[in-house]
Amino acid sequence: MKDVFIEKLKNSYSNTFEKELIEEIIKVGHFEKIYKDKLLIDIDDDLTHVPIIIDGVVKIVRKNEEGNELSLYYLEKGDTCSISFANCINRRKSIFRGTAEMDVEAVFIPVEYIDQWLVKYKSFRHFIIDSYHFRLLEMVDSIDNLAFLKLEERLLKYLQEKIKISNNKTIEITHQELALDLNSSRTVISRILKHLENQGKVKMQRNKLQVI
DNA sequence: ACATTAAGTGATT
DNA sequence: AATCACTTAATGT
Repeated sequence: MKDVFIEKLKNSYSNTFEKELIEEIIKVGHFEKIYKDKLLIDIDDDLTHVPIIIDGVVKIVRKNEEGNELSLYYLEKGDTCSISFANCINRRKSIFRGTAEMDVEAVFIPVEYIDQWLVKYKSFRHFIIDSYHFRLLEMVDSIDNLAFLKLEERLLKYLQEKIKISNNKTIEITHQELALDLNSSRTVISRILKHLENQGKVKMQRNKLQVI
């Protein structure tokens, strides 16, 4: 099992990381498979490890006191939760929730290595800074969407994003779940979907959606 | 056949 | 665009 992980890690990261760094990752990281819908990290959790994603997709969600949710972005192969790095260095708690959108394979690095790797490995520094940059861009994109797009457009974007990461035009989701992710209400989502269906942009079945 | 859950609708704010 | 109150339809047992 672990050998398969190591193979995949090498395949995905040998261009990004130095050989020695990969060796260190294999030595100190624990490899884990997280099944769909399982929680990786919750808001206020202590960050003891930093995940490096080898396969699968993680959904990052923000939640407020009233339990309102908003999905922010996805992490895929080659990504890491760069936000968690700052948290590691100054020992803060997580500000996001991450769940497995689909089965995820990841290596978890104990935080104590992060600091020294940043100093020791150029590739690691670049990886982190790149990742930060990318995440920032995605956040700005999220803010733009929130501020400037109507719910109908946001919903469409959400669906497109979703089919992109899953490579499947059919999405298994209820109107209720969509409403949660977009911080809206079920009835409104139902109406908008009806509208999109009339325009021929989607097709609806119970618990399922087909994007055209 | 019945209960449960998802989705649709009209009125109101 | 949200909420309420209610209906209708699909699904599991």
